[in-house]
Amino acid sequence: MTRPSPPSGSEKTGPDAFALLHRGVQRWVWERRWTSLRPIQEQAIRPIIGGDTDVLLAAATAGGKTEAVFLPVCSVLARDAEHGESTGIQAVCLSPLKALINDQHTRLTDLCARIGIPVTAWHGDIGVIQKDRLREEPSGILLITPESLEAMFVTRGSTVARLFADLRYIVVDELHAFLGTARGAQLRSLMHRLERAAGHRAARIGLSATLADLRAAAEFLRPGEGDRVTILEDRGAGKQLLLQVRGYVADLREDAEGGACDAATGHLYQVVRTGHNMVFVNSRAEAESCAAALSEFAEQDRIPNPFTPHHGSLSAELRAHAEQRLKNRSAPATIVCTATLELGIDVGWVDTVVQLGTPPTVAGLRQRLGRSGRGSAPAKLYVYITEQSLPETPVERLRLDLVQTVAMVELLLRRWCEPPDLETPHLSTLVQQILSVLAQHGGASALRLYRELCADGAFPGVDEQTFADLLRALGAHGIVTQERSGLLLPGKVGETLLNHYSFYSAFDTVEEYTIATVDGDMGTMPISPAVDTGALLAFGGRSWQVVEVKPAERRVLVVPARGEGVPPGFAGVPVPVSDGVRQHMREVYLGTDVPRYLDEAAAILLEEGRMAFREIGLADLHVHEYDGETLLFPWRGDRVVETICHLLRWVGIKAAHAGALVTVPDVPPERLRGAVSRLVKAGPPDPVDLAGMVADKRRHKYDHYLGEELLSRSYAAQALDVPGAMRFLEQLSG
DNA sequence: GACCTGCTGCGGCGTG
Repeated sequence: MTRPSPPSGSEKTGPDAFALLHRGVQRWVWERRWTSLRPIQEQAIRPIIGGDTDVLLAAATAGGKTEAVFLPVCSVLARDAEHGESTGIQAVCLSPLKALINDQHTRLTDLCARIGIPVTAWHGDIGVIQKDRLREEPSGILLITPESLEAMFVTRGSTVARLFADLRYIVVDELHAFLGTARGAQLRSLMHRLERAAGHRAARIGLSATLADLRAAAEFLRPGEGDRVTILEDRGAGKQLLLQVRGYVADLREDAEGGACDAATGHLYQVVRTGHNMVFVNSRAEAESCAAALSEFAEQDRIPNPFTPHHGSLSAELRAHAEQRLKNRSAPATIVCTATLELGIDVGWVDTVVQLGTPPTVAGLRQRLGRSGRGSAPAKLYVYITEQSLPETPVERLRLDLVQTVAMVELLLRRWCEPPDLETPHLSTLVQQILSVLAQHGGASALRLYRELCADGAFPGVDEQTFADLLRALGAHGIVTQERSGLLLPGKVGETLLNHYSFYSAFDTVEEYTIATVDGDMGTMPISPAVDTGALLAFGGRSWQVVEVKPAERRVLVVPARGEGVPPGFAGVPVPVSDGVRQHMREVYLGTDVPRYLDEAAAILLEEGRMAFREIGLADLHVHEYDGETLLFPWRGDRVVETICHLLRWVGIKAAHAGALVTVPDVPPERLRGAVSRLVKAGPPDPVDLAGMVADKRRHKYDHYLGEELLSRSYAAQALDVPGAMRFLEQLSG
């Protein structure tokens, strides 16, 4: 047998990067019959094998990132094993999804078995036998969720130092999914605590989708030293994109009778009835109703139904089944999904990606688009936007959804995406981490807590004074208690929190009913709004009748039914629209060119929106009176719009946030201008004072233990943008 | 209108 020649090197890395890999790893590559490594895989070898720098690796989904990291990591581990140097877990890979851990475990097992490195998958669905095995003989690679690692610190804190004594690498998969979130703050703290327990630094390696600001992501990966992180980016070969935004009109007013989406659905059905496709929708209810509507078309056509819904309230089994149908190439399959399938769960390439309605974020749209375009085939994306027929109000005439979509597509084409908020300290998550460290060590002094959590940068921006205030608030709520010696311990309430498994996650969820059939559980639905016996539900792509509601057991029993069901009333909070998108919307209104990717109807809608924009006079003014209300158009992100509302309430004006605009009832523009002028003259209130006026400031899991003062400070930092709001109000008054 | 993610230890019961 002739071996393929080793993959050749690029100029950047030198010809011998491949030669640095362990021969067992090289052999594995040859056996795969890879003719060459991808550029990013080759570039990653030297810095990762060196082990003395952190690395951020950015490439599109399925860009070979996993191998880019683990070929060199495994090479180092294999060499250690040969020299008999390892006595613990040497690489931890933190991943946001159990499904990703399972995927990765399968992919790594073969390579690692070849070179004798154990790989352990560890999350809530993994049995205790595998976990015990690793605890007894810690070595190799550990694939784990942040929550499971948190549990390890809490329940077996005294063993952590031994398990990770030889830690060399901390890998974070899908790093972008953590940026600017509570879970991200937890992850960062866990990385820091791992290194402290090990007694030395580990090389941190982040895997990410291509992002607008990789330096910011690097700073997240290694706080305070982001500029020393090695950044490797594979922007792809500039894959060709076939894109169409399609416009539709329908009566969307609340009392209107459907018929609306039928025209769009009819076209959609023709696009996705064959092949393998993904239809992204913006809510779980829509995933159900859209899958049902498409299925009805299939039934009329007498073809096997290729449509399956996929969202976070469906059971893991139903979701896995839907993913399997999409992966299976022998029959057409189209999945109708929410953001569940944005991350890198392996479903293979799809022919066409569809976005139904305005995309929630540009970053998400890019991720969704990345699912399409097998090999050298172009990526194909359809966006469907439905606007109000016979528009009357300014909001309807402005065609805001279509214009927002155009703005977002333009920004996508310019490679822009929403910057995550990485500056604001997450006090709710700090509460969790304080309790976790106390459990880990069996108590700690305030100084030790501060050093372990804040001083070295896992919670940048929390100064000693703030930390002391926080500890006092936690003492007042029974979260922590202090002994005479000064030693801090979990308090009564803190113990209760620690003793329940829900403690391990940094994010909060509400209690739900389980939807149960005789064949097993299908998923979950909210307890409120209440559901009655006899109701017809649309769930998992089928209709069901509720036969019994058992509130005590939190279960709803259903049986298959005929007829059209209604999706459960899923609750949710809106995804905020960022500043960049709203500012660009204004540019789109002011522009005159009609993008070629708009179909005829969408082009007409854009023209109508621009005409309304001019007629209302929004090119120069940001204020308009309609039907007894004064409307403000800041063209700024939701955070600024919300702050404008708070500032107006501050001076006694009732203002409401309605999407892109602020509505002020019963105050004519002139009076509003007068009030705004006085506010501008007097100067803005302190953001913390302004936050103090807000009724419900709780946004995160442990916010209600912060106390009023810290909660206001936290809210002011996270939810308000007073300078941004003042800039608009100054414009308005001047 | 309105996403997503995660989870331990132990007691009780049935079976071989």
